[in-house]
Amino acid sequence: MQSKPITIKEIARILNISPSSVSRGLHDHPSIGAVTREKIKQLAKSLNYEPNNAAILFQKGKTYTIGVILPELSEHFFSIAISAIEDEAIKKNYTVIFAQSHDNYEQEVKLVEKMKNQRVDGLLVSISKGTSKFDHFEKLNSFNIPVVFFDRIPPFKNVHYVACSLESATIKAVNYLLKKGHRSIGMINGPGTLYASEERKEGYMQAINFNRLKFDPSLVVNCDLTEQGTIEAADQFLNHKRKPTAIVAFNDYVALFLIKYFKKLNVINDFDIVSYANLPIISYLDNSPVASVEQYPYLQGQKAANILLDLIHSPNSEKQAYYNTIVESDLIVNEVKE
Amino acid sequence: MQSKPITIKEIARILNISPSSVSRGLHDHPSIGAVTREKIKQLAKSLNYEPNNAAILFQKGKTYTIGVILPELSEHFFSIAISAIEDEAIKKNYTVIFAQSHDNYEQEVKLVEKMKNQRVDGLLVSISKGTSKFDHFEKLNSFNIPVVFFDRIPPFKNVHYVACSLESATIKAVNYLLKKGHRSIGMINGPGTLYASEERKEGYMQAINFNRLKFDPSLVVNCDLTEQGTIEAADQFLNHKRKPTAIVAFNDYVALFLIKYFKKLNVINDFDIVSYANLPIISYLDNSPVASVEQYPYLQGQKAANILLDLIHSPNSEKQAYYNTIVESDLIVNEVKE
DNA sequence: AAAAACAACGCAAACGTTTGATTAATTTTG
DNA sequence: CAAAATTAATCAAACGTTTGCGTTGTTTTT
Repeated sequence: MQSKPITIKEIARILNISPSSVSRGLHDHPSIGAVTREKIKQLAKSLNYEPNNAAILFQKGKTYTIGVILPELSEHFFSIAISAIEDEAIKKNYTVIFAQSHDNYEQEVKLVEKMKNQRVDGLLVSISKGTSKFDHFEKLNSFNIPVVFFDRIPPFKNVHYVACSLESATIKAVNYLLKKGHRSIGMINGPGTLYASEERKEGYMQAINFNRLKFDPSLVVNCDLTEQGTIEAADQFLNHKRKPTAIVAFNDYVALFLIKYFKKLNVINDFDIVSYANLPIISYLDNSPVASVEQYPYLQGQKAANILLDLIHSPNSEKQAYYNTIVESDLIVNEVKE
Repeated sequence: MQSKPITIKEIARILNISPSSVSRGLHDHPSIGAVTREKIKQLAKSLNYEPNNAAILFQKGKTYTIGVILPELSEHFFSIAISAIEDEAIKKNYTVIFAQSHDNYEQEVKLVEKMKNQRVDGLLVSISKGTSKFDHFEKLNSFNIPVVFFDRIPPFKNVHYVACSLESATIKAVNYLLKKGHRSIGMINGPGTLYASEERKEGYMQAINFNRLKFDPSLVVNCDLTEQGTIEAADQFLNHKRKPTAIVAFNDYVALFLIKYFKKLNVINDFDIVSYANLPIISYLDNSPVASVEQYPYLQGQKAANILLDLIHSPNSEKQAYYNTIVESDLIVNEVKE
């Protein structure tokens, strides 16, 4: 029942010419005469000829495929980012394959391996939380598979990456709160091991110092990002001798837990909260954060994809420099609470 | 600089045996002796041999790849679903490639074409809003590429699909509201052209009839699902001679608009709202819907993927019957508003 | 009129792997 | 001990496309 796909050979047989001529004809090769070329193209069209991609890929050693490895596709940030990546890829006629590390280092290693076996032309990676070794990526160098990291990037510069500066974002956030008159600002930070935590803390300190205030370490508390952890952090602030009037939350989930808890304690109006935008509808909350750091996932995905495609198309010799792209993040101020 | 990948040929040359023996040795073919087999495997391992996937795919005419076409990856529902699909695929050693139709019919047609060219082994599709013709999928039959639709499915049974019964879900929702004592229940439905709208309306009517109430068509209003459209629909209810005390919203976005509007008018407490769960954190709202229809995107993705893999592995002869799988949806009741 | 240039196409190899058919060597069987 | 069966490996073709090189004729140049 199934019609065997039409091949170049088949077309050649029918036209009584050689397969090579058919191939050349379809590609507008100059050494094929105009009449023959048209005959070839017409027949190909009428037979619904479709090039066998697998054969081409095999022959050329290129797959026109880029791989994406990220922690969790269902996280809003990543779903936007990969959506952008696909949009860019399809413009350049590339295909996207992806896989999730589920924030597991071993899984990530396996996936890199798998992507290499799939012979992707390039790889986009947002590393898992558990990743602190990076050998699995270095392997790819010898196979000439370029890698661009995005958002969750390794803590060194000799790789290509696209990311937000959480440091400058945090500066903006803290500055905003200071300008609103707050003098004691708490920060619920993530685990100390995370690079993202460092950046936030650094930004916090810079903003404080820049405004000639004195930095109080006890106002920056680490947190495991769970609801319970958030509550404990909140309690520290509530009992603080200089009780903060504003809080910078590590992300929207933390902000959510925090708001819930403060509402339960009926102290929600004592605080201005600033968060980092992971969730689309957080602004619909009644007591939503007064401002949010927008990290532009679509833009990040877009840039990362374009850089990767650039690298794929540039000859090896030109690959000395590293793309270290910082996407500026913005502080989005929500409508004023009435 | 780049080390040419090790091939079977290379191994054969070193070991002074034929490539076919190497291939068979690596696959534990019985006609290769134990000693030779081990020698082959050892050398392969020590040389870091990786099979050239492109070559295998080409040779076998199988790609071990399944394609996914969906409207918008950034929609929460789909990001969960595809996340499940990938999880299932990777278990069976398949790779996922995907593309977004952006709810555009022409784009969808192109993508189906592209997937066919990529020679995917099977295709999972959630159709775009604009799709009312389905020829582009029938083509795939002749190429023996199975298709499983999920969530957004065509309105006929002679295809494989996995979906929620929005009808029964709506029955549950309306029943719940009736049991709570509501006697006038409004429904903000989607555009009349959508199959999903039909199902909702059908469920609504069934529940009403089943409870021996009389169906008032003016209580079911169509809506373009925008904020403005929602407001207009809401106005109809507010001015209705039998002003409803409960409203079934087409989805969480509509619910969100509705809640916002009702809060502005200060009538939010006059209504119980039920919605369909698209958004994760809607329950964090102060005036969140009293209940939500959970459509289990992860489960749907999982089932769809498994059905597709089944179809891929079953010989053509066995493909008479169609998988029509209904995932039961549940009504999730939120904590009582205090 | 011979030499050079060109146009239009065919030949054949190559990409890496798999697999049906064969062969050669060894072992088992009646 | 010859015939049959088993074991272990090889050969060669095949998958579809691309591409360097070679081969024809035909046309242009000197």
